Amino acid sequence: MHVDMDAFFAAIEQLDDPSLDGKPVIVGAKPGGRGVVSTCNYEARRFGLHSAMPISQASKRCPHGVYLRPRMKRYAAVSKEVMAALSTISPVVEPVSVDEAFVDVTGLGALFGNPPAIGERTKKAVLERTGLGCSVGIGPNRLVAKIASDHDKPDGLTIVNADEVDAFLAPLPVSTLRGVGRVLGKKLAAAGVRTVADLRQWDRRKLSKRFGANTGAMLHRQARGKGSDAIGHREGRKSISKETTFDRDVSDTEKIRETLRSQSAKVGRSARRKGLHGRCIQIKIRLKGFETHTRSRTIREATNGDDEIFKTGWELFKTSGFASKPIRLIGIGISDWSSDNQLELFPREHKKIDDLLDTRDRIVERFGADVFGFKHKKK
DNA sequence: TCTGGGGTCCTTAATCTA
DNA sequence: TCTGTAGATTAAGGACCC
Repeated sequence: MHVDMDAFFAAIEQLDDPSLDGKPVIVGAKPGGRGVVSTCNYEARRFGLHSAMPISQASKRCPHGVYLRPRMKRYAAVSKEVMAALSTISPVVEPVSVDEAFVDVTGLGALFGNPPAIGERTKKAVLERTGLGCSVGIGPNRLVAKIASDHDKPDGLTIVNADEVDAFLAPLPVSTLRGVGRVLGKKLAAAGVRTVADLRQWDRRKLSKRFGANTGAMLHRQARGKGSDAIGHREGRKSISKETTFDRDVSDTEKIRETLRSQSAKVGRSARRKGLHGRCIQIKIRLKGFETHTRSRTIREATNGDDEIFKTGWELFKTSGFASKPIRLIGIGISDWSSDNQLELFPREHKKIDDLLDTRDRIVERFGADVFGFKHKKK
């Protein structure tokens, strides 16, 4: 089962301020500035607004809307409540982002009834706990469940049984599939592929030849509704970064330096809080016309210190060849965690291993190494 | 025309190295 | 010891997702 909150950020703002009821609510960049719509409610969507639309366009189409900056901490707190509500349905909940999650409901029939009953129960649990609506999709695997939850928004519930998968997917545009965005969508259109049914006409070899081996295999699998049904833990994050788009392009090098310094401090603090030390420092530079470049360096000793992150980033910027141009965006990030920290990425597993080793030691202490049937060597 | 911020993953090319 | 190469690693760019 895939659960997707409806207009999550905007819905929370309406929850917290009932006077917004019935008005178009847009969460995102400041109107008049540079930025995009993050989320808007359905009243705003009636004016053609949607996520990722430039805020300048949005405020033209919907000048009387209520424009709010995101309050991520609040959304994260509500997200926790949503996940807690889902945990009352099944112990196996895998959050995908702040506003969606996969839930393993395999074998829950005896407890809750058929899939529609499970879906209704889930929606009720979320609504009662948070006051928010969501859309739910249930299918034989993650791919189908995710597409199903998106099929009837908002407040939808779509069940796709295994024998219905082909018919369900066939009429959908290929852009519904994961990994098919603007670029691949255009290539597919050029090949005459608009719907999943069109895609299904192509065999794997033909797809691989035209779109590359990986992309071809991916398209072939998805067109047939095949996907993983494993739901569980996600690995820790692989990078931490901060970036800033200036209201107007910046030529003052000192201002770039200051920005990089404060970003480095934020990245460092975030890494330290998670106990991570990274070896690769990367900066991102965006110029006029959205021209974007990155520079990265792998350092000898993993770090999470503000100064070292900044120092490396500033070096990269100065030697980038773009330092004298007007800068639209500057950003810095860290990745490539040192292996010591790999264990910290999996705290539960780490603890389990430690517990097992402790248990083994106690057994050996009491009964001698021979109980294991082999000569015990010191850990 | 205008395009945020936080991410992940893939591709390619150049080097390094077992 | 020399040589050729498969496989890592590093770096840069880009597509895509929420």
